[in-house]
Amino acid sequence: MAKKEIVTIKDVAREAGVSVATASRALGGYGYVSKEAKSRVLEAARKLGYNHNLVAKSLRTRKTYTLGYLLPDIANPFYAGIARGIQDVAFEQGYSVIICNNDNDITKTERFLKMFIRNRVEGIIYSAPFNQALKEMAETAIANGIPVVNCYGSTRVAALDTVTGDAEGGCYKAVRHLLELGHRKIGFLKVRGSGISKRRFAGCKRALEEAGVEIFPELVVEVSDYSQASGYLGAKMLFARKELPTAVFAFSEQLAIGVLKAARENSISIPERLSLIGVDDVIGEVLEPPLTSVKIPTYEAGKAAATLLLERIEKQIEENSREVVLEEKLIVRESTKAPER
Amino acid sequence: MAKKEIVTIKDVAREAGVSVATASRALGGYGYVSKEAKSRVLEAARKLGYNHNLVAKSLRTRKTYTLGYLLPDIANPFYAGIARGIQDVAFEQGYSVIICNNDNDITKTERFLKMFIRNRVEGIIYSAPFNQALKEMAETAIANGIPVVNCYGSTRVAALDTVTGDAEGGCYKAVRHLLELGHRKIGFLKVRGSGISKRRFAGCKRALEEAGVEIFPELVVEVSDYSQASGYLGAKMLFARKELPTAVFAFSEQLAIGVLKAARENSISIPERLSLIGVDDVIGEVLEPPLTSVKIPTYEAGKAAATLLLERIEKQIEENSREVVLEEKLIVRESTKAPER
DNA sequence: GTGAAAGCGCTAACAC
DNA sequence: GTGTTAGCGCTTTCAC
Repeated sequence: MAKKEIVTIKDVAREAGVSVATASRALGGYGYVSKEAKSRVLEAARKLGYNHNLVAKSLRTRKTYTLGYLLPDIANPFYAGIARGIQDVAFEQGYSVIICNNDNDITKTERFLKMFIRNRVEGIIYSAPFNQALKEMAETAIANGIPVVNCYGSTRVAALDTVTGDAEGGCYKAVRHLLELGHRKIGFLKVRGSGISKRRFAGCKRALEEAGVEIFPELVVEVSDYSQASGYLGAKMLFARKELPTAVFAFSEQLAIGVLKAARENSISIPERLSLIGVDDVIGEVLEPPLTSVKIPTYEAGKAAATLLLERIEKQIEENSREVVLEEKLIVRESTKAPER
Repeated sequence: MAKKEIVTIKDVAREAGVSVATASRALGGYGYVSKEAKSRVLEAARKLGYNHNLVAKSLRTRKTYTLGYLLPDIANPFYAGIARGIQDVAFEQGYSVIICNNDNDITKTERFLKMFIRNRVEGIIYSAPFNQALKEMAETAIANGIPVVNCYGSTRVAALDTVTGDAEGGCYKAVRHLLELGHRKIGFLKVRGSGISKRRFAGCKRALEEAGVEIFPELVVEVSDYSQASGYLGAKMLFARKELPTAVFAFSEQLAIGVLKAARENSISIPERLSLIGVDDVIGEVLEPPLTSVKIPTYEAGKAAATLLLERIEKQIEENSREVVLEEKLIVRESTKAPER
């Protein structure tokens, strides 16, 4: 792997018999260059195997065409979907993106922020839940002139451009669906201290109240996080109540999978004896039964976030903090049906 | 967002009352600097809010500490697992990684390669299936002195460092398991033209031959890709045979899910009337029934690939092409049981 | 130990 | 339209 001599713009210029300035203009495709000179330069570049050095260009122009994306874990399909959306619009506009998994850890968050700044990323998107380092990160970035966009991440940070879903509306639809099927005793699995869980529940309440249907406080259980294990635990608690609900609405897909497992263990068949709805809809389709759920449009969210960010970078945006709210659709599958009587 | 003045090493030097050379040495932590000068510099940097400019540093040192990772789609959990592994070891050693989704598309592959080279990534990992552009990409990169590592990607390219799983061994175990349960008529779902599919089948054959069990050619169906749809199709074909197999081994999880669906439609209960084994094991656990499968250690593969690559970058490696073969374990769950008689 | 100065590869005034 | 030249911010001889 003998590193062959790197050919620079100088070499190209010499080969083409022009100055570096002309070569630069020809290669960059701007400024005044005669057709003739341009084609000679391009030909020379091809011949020598020239590769534009973006490091040098960045240093000179102060544009790195690089974005940073901070998320908890790329192996989580929810975030991977967002990442894909971000990358697609970024690449389309000539930007590359550096993805960092913070595992919701403070130290990592700090380290990655520092890395972002040192690498001179031109903007940052985050999808992480709140922690102190995240907040400081956003503030530091802004202070350094690097715009930050929040995409389905914690809202407990500075006023930023934000992309979220209409959690309230999505859940409203889900409960309406249950109501229309005839359910009157609905259990809920929400997450303690989660802002989005709160908004989801608000949507549920609205649907219930509109229909004049009672909320059973003992059927509303709060768990500590959105994991499968928590769903399992929550379901077990629910199943221990005097009276079983006829439907359960779990505020994440993992929670719903936990419910599924618990139900199987207790021989509670879904949807016959219990209807079940989840949120996210990453693998809902392949579950058994296929899960009715509120779909979070992760890919679209990523696209929206990147669009917001690139606008900030390339244009002068006057508004202080913009917000994109994406519709969350209800996907009806086989885990919900009318309750037995 | 008034971009505040960027503080450079010059500012730090002035503030600390030393030359830029000394400041650079102090900040970089190498060369001779007196303790006293060093602490003054560090203090000045802190005070001014100095951020090391890696773009400038890269230009000067020709080290960008950046890696490129080319995969079909980050939203596919299989690749996301690899990506996570790569990132973890990369970040640990101070490298960041740019991830590009080629969707197995030639144009995109070319574009991303060009981007990699222009950004002066120091190494490339790919997990993509073969296409002509990929092959050229690898060759061009190598020619430019950029090492390339193949991680569960096409082997039909130049002799490179490679990470794969012991596909043969994993499948051997799977078939042994079936055999031990008492299965004698086993169906296979493999993919036409896939090198890895061939290796998988070789492992199956070995187990069968060792046990002196016949292979039924009409129960070996070849489909066009690893998708769910193909699994569904393949299963339908299998179910149309004169005699049903008592077990099916599908060479991907998506294929297995397709089989699951087809079986459900035909009221063939799994595992009672048909045992099923898949490969990958990304969501196998939450399927119904939980899927017995050959687990591909994606995270470990990513780590191994990054390790191989960083060794190439940082050390002098004499060997031409190294290979890491990861063990593929069989995870026994509930989709397999003894055949009814 | 420290500083002066050259230069990484490129762009962008500015002069011609 | 084209060339000269001065940096972008940093590291790194080399002399002191």
